[in-house]
Amino acid sequence: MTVTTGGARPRLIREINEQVLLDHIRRSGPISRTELAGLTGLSKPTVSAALSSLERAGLVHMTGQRTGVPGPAASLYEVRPEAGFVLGLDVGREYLRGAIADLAGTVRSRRSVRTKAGDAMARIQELVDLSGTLAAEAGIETAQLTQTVLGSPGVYDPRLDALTLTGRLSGWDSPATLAALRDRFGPTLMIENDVDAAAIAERVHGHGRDVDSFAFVSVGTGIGMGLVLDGKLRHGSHGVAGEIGYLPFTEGSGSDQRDARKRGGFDASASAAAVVRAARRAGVRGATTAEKVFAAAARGDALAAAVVAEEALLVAKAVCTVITVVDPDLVVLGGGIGQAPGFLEAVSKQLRQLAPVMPEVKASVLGSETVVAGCIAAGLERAWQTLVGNSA
Amino acid sequence: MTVTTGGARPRLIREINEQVLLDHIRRSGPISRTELAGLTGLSKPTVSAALSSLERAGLVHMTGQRTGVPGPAASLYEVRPEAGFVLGLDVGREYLRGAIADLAGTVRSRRSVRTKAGDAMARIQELVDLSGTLAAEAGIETAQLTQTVLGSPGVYDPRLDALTLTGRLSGWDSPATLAALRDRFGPTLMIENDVDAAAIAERVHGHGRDVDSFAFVSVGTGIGMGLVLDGKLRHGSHGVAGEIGYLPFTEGSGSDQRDARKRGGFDASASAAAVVRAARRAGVRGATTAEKVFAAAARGDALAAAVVAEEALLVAKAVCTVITVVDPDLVVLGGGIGQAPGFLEAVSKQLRQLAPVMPEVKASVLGSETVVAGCIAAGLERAWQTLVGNSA
DNA sequence: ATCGATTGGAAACTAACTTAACAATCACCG
DNA sequence: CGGTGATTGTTAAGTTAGTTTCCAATCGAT
Repeated sequence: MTVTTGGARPRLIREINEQVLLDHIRRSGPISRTELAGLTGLSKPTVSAALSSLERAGLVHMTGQRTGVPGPAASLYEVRPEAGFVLGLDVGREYLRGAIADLAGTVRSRRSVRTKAGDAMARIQELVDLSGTLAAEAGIETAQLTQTVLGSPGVYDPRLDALTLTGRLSGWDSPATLAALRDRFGPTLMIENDVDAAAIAERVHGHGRDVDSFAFVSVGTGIGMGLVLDGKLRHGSHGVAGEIGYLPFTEGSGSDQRDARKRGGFDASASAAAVVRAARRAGVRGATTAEKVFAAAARGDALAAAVVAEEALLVAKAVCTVITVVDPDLVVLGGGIGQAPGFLEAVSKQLRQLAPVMPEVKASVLGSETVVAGCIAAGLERAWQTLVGNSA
Repeated sequence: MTVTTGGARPRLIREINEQVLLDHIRRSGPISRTELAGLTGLSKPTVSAALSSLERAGLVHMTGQRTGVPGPAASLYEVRPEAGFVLGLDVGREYLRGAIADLAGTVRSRRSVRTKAGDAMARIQELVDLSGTLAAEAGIETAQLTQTVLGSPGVYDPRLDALTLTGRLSGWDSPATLAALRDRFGPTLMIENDVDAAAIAERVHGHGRDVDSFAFVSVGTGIGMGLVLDGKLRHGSHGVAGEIGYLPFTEGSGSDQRDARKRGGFDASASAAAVVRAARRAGVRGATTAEKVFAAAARGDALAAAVVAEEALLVAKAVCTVITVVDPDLVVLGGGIGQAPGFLEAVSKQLRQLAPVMPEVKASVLGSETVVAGCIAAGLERAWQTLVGNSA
């Protein structure tokens, strides 16, 4: 399966160079022609030519002069923020969150609302309303959105063109939902698994910045993983890469058979609900939420601490599984349980007993806006690709 | 982690085109300039120019004329087989196997010997002897070897520059072994995990030919996996990607605690030795080898059948694990147990109960020469890269 | 006020590909 | 058995891109 594309024509070289220049401009902010020439190794005339081509296409613009050094003031170029806008949406069970960013990555509006929707169609309407509000606050028309990315539970299967395994979001897996989303948000809509979106955020803003491959393991209400291999998010052939809720672990004391069928064995054994079940079975008092169980353990409740230790062992087994299969540079723990104080250490300790090698293991430092941030990041990447492709 | 290379110069385009042409020539065998122009979309003069460049570099040559159609006889070009030679070696506990192939992929010599070596150094000497014999039979000097690939148990960790987890091959993990191998085989030596090599063979010659991503799961004396994602073998950050022997499964009835520590929990539960242990515990008569247990099950021995069913469940769990983590297009079962009659069906049946999606699952059809074939294939790929890189 | 560094662009040259035209060749057919 | 048409590969001219070299204009510093 080696890539045997057609041959390369001179045109290709221009496209590559414009892409490379754009990448540098995005990363370095306002930058002069001469600096770009130095960074890329291209000659000044070439940089100038490519830059005017990009300027004609509306992707960059001159933004000022830099003086202070001998010689003429250098013209500084930067990405033209208004060249496009990206909408990121995060649909959860309780909250809808969203943000609009310009192509420079600056967030123009951000908003988070509690959902009241009972069914999928109502939820979609709420998303549409949220988008409208966000666009108004950002001062743009929805038609100006170059890319819309929806972070959602469940996976998008490219073979079946369907959303599946949407778990706790009732009615969300249904051809009608997908059709309605496409209808309302247009052809620029991209659907990304919510945990995958969080992994992208982690790659751009979090611990994943300086490694090539890492696994973002989210443990909370549900369990999932986003896998970045060689800098690229892996979706898998059916979109289920990272759905570690379906790991065939059934030994957890909190396991529930009905859950196991629907959301996978590991999810049933280790999600927040399973922690509560296990705590009750162990006789922990006031075990109404996973948070309280963790708090009790932190206070010194031995029964609760045992439940937490058991949970850490389960998560360590999952992480060990990931290591033996893909061996990432780094594992990032996220989600309500994954980011709980002390949990990282508990998991690391267990993991050292299990895994053939120890990767770096860190807890995520990103918060509730992670999924939206990841959607924005994914949208920006895609938007830049399409814009450069079209302009060239 | 976006790739921000330097800019592209005209030179690049030439390199790309020569690489593309070479790929087509390798795949299609003797082929004319005009056909190449059609396949690549390049113009005839360009193809001619690139071809003479490749010919000057000694990588291709004219091999004949094709006539029978109107017009002048078309000159056919093919890869010059003598442009380089690749040595593939497979070091196992009982056998050493090896082969030498020319750059066209034709095997010039092949040989397999029983090893008598007691320690690592003796084993290396046997490998050197085998290489000498193979070179003599192929009619070349060992100095003509462009690439040597050694398929070996254990993993090569690029960070530590060390061989580790060599399992059943005593003394093989030791800096001295690696140093001696490098000394004897020179700088062109590449070390590849044996199961990874088998996966490469599967990609080139077996079921992996027409998919982008697949997992080759080998179950036999030991347990391992080779993972091909987007056409590329994944080694992992520490080289342990695919070491599914270390999956944290401990429920198997054949599990042995000492084994679990050394070779991983899953290996201790599901390797051939574990099958024998489980069969004995179950009271199967004459259970001296895994093969006999499988044969007894095939004959209708209910106790043996139960052991086989348990083994199938364990393997199905491992495969399910792989699916939830990377979601490949295809899973290929290999190894003595993996390729046993009926085992594929047993695993598939269990897997349908566990996995969130079903990939294709097939049994390998390759035989004992698989690892050597994979080494040759890996070496050919590498050799072509270096040759093209140097010539350009 | 001059000097030296720096910027950006213009001119000339090189590398590669494309199109178009052409000479040479060969099967086929009347 | 010679003409016809298809096919091959080369040559020539033109296009796209990038590089090197040189130069005028500018600005801080001495």
